[in-house]
Amino acid sequence: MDMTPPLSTDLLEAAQRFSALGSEQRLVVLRTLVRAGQDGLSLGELGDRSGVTGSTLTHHTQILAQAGLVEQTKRGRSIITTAIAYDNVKALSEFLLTECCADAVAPSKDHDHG
Amino acid sequence: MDMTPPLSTDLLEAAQRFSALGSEQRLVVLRTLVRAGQDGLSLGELGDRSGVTGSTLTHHTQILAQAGLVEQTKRGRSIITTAIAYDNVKALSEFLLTECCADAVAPSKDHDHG
DNA sequence: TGCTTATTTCGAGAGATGTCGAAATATTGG
DNA sequence: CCAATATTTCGACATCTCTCGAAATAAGCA
Repeated sequence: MDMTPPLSTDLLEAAQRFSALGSEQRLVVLRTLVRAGQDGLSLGELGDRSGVTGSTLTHHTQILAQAGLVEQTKRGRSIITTAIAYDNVKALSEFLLTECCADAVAPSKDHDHG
Repeated sequence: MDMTPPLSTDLLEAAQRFSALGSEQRLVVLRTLVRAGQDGLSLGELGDRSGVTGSTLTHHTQILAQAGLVEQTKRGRSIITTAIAYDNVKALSEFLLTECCADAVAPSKDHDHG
């Protein structure tokens, strides 16, 4: 019996990205960044606006950055974080939606898969 | 300018939902269910197809159900789990997208960048 | 009733995550 | 170099999550 799950890089990547979004704090941070738009915010500003500060903020922004949801640029003494969530979040939802009903009895077109 | 951390039920709910998607195993399970379509699958079938079984599968499906991503119905001795992710995942991405740039100035304004 | 199947609950251990404070690093300016 | 600012690294702790196996519950059937 094939116990090997059909784990793919896509799947792992998607899970990591969803996981990055799966924290209320990070959602607050990300939403603050999305609201701020393409100019982004320094960590100080971001902390003031979101209520998440210090090393905790660093931690969360790093997770968001790793997930490809924000971008970080150094500007002098400041780190500017910018949301780039727009496309990625959309792609994320499509990732699931495109799989829809592949194994089900198709309503108008049958799908061959053994 | 509201500096209050915008913690809301929506935000918590969204975080929980994203969090539910933030596991490779659950993504495999959910994708299997999405592929299966509206007929759903018993936990036994779901286990065979996804490779996630036993109490672990129960655990994960419960999390998905709690997040509103799947629905569970009892049918005789079996629990039929059905993906209802379509709308919710879409709403989830829109949740973030609709917040876009609310705090930002118009893009006509220039700024120093790199 | 008692047997079989299907799923859940319970208990436990390993590992990941969230949070904090203090020290460390990097940058700018005098 | 020294001081001030901005962010990160580190260490620690509590809490949550994942996973498993075994016992418990629920439904259908002889």
